[in-house]
Amino acid sequence: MRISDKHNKIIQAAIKVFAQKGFFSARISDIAKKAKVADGTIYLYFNNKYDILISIFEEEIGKIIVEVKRLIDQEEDPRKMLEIFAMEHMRMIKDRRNLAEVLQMELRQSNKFMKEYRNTKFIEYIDIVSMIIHKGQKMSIFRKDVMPGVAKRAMFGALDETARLWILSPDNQYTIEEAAKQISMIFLGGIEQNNS
Amino acid sequence: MRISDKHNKIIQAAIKVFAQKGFFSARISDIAKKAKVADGTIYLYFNNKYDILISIFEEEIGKIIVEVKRLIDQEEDPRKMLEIFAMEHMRMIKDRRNLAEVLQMELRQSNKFMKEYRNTKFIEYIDIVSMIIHKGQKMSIFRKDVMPGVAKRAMFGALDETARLWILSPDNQYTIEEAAKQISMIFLGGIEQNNS
Amino acid sequence: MRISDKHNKIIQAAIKVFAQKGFFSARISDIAKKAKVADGTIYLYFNNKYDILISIFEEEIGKIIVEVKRLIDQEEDPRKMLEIFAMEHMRMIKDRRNLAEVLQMELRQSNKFMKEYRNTKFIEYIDIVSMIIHKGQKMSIFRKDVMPGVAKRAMFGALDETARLWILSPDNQYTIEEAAKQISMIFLGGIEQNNS
Amino acid sequence: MRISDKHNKIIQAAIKVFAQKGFFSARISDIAKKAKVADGTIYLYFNNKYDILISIFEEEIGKIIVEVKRLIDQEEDPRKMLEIFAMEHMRMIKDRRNLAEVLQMELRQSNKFMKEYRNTKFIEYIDIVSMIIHKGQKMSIFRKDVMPGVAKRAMFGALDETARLWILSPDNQYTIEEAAKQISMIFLGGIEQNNS
DNA sequence: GATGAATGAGCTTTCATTCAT
DNA sequence: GATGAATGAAAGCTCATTCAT
Repeated sequence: MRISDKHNKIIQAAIKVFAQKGFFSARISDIAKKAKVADGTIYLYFNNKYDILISIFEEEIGKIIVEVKRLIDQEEDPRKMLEIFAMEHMRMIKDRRNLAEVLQMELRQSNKFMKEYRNTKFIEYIDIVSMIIHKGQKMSIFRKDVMPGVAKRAMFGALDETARLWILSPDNQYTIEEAAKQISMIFLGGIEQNNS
Repeated sequence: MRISDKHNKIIQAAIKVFAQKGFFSARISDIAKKAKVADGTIYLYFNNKYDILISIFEEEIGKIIVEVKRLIDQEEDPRKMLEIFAMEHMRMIKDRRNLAEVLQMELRQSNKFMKEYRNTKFIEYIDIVSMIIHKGQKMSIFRKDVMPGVAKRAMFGALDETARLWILSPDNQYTIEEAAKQISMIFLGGIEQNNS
Repeated sequence: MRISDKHNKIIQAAIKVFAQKGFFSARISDIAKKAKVADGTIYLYFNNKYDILISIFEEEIGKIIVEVKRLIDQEEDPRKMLEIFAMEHMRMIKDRRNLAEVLQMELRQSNKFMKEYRNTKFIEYIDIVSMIIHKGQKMSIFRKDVMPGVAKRAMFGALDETARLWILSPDNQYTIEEAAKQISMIFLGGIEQNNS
Repeated sequence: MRISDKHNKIIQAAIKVFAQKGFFSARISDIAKKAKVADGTIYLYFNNKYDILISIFEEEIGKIIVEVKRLIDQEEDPRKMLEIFAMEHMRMIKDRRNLAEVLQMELRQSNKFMKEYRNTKFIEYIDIVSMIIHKGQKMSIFRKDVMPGVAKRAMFGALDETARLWILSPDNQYTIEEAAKQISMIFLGGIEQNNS
């Protein structure tokens, strides 16, 4: 048995339930039912309800980081890298909609009830962007007066907010891939060195 | 006594408590204590806990919209208008930090427990951006291939996420005004018509 | 102003509200609204919610007793007297339906939450029946082996339960006057001296 | 453990508490304490407080109906059957005093807060009387002009009210069995065919 | 006397967590 | 390891009663 079959079954069930009801309104018994285990069993794998949420952050974002980094590392051009990041982020949201909802929602909540929890995985994820920008600046492709610390957040925020609203009303006039392209286009236009 | 002193006292207390604990963890008695009224008094002015949250959205965002629109209407140049929007949004967050936290957090939560509630005020607010972009496109200042519906969300998301993280770690290397400038610079660079 | 206009207005409003909702579910504010006075005004005339109920018993039953006694005293024949009692009881219930509902319901409830309250008015009322029977026994019209203490309760119970169900489903196959006749017929048949 | 020990323990505790305090004044915690379970446990077996009351009606009256019918079915003579009904009703009240109090009280209350609840069990119970009378009329033992629908209610009301007052003041001058005899004597005298 | 806004005690119900089996 | 019945703390909300105006 891998890291335990049940551990994963519970995580996957929790993602669905949290996405549907939100963390606070989700009941342990909902998760247990969806995971087809007894309520008590959950406490053999997690300390408490919060612990499930944190585990979702840690483990699932971890997998995404690895995948995104792998794709980006195959590129040399920072412009392409930024495009890939945008596209992959959006695709992930499309493919793993429930997970995306949990991350988006609870990311904002979490710091309220888990003051102590520093979301290092999330930081690691958006730092991919600042590294790309940094690299572009070194290569004199991106403007030097762009602050990578601001730009990474702006980029992530732009993608995430667009995705959030796309999720809420899926009857949209644009596909999520189009949105990704638009956003990377705007950002690249804004940060590229003007060599004229 | 103005049109209900108490109504406003409760709203202001709720903003503080929601900001500190989050909506779900906030107790009515916390709000009552902070507003210096009895628990029951709250129910003379609001139907229930959710109603307080919704009132915060409606009333407080309403005031901000009016103010931002007033400032923007004094300008003619869409570029300046976008700069003003970015700066005012950030200043509002700086000045009304607690309110900003509530809006940011619960904006993401709300659709989970208030499915029926359509946040028209919020839509009205970000539509300010799409109107600016539309205007700039008409005046051939902004690129025609930028989709206003995507750009408004991207712009808002960029500002909001940057602000969110600035709030969380106020020991930042940049001021919030600098962040506002960076973001409007990037966006303007990305959407301006290239007349070369 | 008589025993106070307001006192009576509140009593009449309370009868309606108690009849509709029952004592516990009735709110003071309901009564105040129906009586067109302020909530606080009620406490100028009554000590508390229970006190209103007790006052209904005392005052309203008091009036009925006086009336029933007056009618009965015009008769000499105990058989007729019993018939009058049955008919008047039923007519009262028909005419003062709300009052009847309150008396019936709360009579059974009251001893639970007002242990100390001895419902002397009610006792006085049903003692009318035992006095009639006693009189009939003295006149050798009614059987001597009938216990007046049992018969009075049986008679009252028979009338009251029949009336209660008649109120609940007014689409009955008999009028309340027919029911009164049936019951006095049965009782008279059962207690009359057999002179054969 | 039989088909849920706890379900029955809670019912029995609730009968005692409702009898003592009345439905509205009874607190869930009172019932829980008397049943020696936690407050929350009650909600594993019942949906809410009303549901406990309804269950008492359904289950406990159900048992009584079965027993009374069994005894009556052993008789042929409608006169005897009526006597048995009266006696058994009174004995039940004596033996299960708390249950009797709950049934009597809440029977009158219930229609106020549970409009939707049709007390079919109770109807079934008093219909035993109308069936007896009907049978007696067919056999030309009882008078044809007696309306079974009125007589059943009158009979039940007479028994129930006499029992109610007997419960309230147990220092009575008659036993409950004597009362039963008196009442069946009066009724039989009143409804028997006069063959003289 | 009259008002009705304000009070705060009190109670039903929920649900994360435990633990005997 | 797995179960799920049982626990009991916790909190939203109601409403009888008070009292400043």
